[in-house]
Formats: sequence, structure tokens, C-alpha cells
Amino acid sequence: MKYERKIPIDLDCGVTIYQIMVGGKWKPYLINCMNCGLKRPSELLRAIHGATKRVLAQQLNEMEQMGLVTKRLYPEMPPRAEYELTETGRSLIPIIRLMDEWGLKHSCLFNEKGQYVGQNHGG
Amino acid sequence: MKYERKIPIDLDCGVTIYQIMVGGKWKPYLINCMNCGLKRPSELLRAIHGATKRVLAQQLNEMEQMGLVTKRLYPEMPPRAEYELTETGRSLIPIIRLMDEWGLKHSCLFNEKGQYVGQNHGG
DNA sequence: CAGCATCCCTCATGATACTG
DNA sequence: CAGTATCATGAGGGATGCTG
Repeated sequence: MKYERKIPIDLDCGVTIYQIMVGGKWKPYLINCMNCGLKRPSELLRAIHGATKRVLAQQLNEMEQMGLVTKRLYPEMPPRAEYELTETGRSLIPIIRLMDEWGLKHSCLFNEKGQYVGQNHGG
Repeated sequence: MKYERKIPIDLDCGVTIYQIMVGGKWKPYLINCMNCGLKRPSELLRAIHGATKRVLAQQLNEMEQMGLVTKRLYPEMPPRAEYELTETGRSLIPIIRLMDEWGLKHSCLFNEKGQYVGQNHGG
């Protein structure tokens, strides 16, 4: 098994489990993108601005090992791959949806450069 | 040079905002702990196993700047401080609760050492 | 197009010590 | 007890190149 933890985790704490399984920087975005069905890596790469194909592939691998996504590889040329959320993966959608909603509700605290400005009703 | 602050953040993506504001390793735990009311740093330190007071203080500072907690410092000796969730901070509780529930539901995928084992080979 | 290996930088965090 | 500065580290992930 490739996925090992050096530090023993606290199994009583669901947040810890969650962070291990969905903690990667891009996993929420990946889950979001795959919400609407099968996705190819190139699609995901285009959709998720700022990520490289290396990280996406890596995180997709982790998610596959964790049982969050399934992978289908077609033996064609050029190759084609498709990823899809498993039921477990889909069960994360509501959480990520909440996160997204919460974030959007507070996006007014940031300026166009993405810097935190706090209350910006000053004019 | 080549490595600049990668963030211009995507304000259209709530997940990004969320990760900026609540992305620290210990912030969910802190929020959880403060759910039941005022908390002193020493309490939080005892409650959150594995964290050092340095990180907790740091993340509490960030959370205060972000408007997630308020801090009350008593000019006593020895000093006393109390942290409390703001309304914004409390609005995160449902999300963290969901994360916790989700994680607990899948904690069976890990063994006692916190290593991922996939299918739980029962008892 | 998909996947992996390599190099190496950055950042958050851990450890420790000091101040008030 | 609370808070901060300093130093060390290691894991994540950005950039690039090769393979089929």
C-alpha cells in the first residue's frame, strides 16, 4: 500500500479523517468538477485554473486509492482517460457546496487582488 | 524571480475563499472547541492534541484578523485570555460538523495506527 | 493526451527559549 | 499563563522532460 501515514491519526476525530482523505489543495475543486459526470484529465486541467497536470494526476491517484473516484483508461491512441466520482466521492458534494457557499458569502472581504481587506463598506 | 505569490485568488470560487480563511491545519479544531463558549488558550492547547501553543496562537491570530473570533485579554497576573467565536465564526460550525460526521463515517477505512487500509476487514 | 520521474522551492508547522 | 521570535524541517506541490 502506497498511502502511509507517519503520524498516527486520531480516529475519534472525523475532521482528521476528512483532512486526510480530502485534504489536498485541489481535491475539492476536482470533486466539484466531476460532479456533473465523467471528466477527462485535460478537461479538469482546463477547468481548474492554477493547477498543473502533475498535481491533478497525483491527487486523482490519491482519491482513487481512497475510493473517492474511479478511473477508466481506454487503450487508444492518443490515450483517453475518464474519471468519475464514486458514491463515497459524491457524498462529499454537500460539504463542498457548503464551503463554496460560505466562501462566496464572504468574498466581499477580499479585493480584486485577493488580499484580505476586512469590512469594505468604507467607500 | 520565478517564485512569486501565486495568489491572485479566484474570487468566483467560494472554496478558495474558504481555504484562505479556514485553511489552517488546526482552525477546524479550534472552531469546534470554541463552539461551546469562551475558551482560554491553555484549554485549547489541552483539548487539541498534537498542536503546540505557538501554532494555536498563530492561527487564533489569523482567525481574529479574519473576524472569526474575538479575543479578550485581561490585564492580570498571571495573564488571562479568552477567545470566542464571532457570528461569522459560528457560521462555520455546520460545515465542520458535516466534515466531522463524514470523517467518522469513513474512519473504518483506517486501522489503529491511522494507516489507510481500504475495505474494513471486519471484526 | 495521459502518466510518471526528477529537481527543488515554499510554506506551514514543530521545537525551543525568552519576556512580562 | 499568554505571547512572540528564532531556527529547523519535511511534505506539498510547481516546473520540466520523457515515454507510449
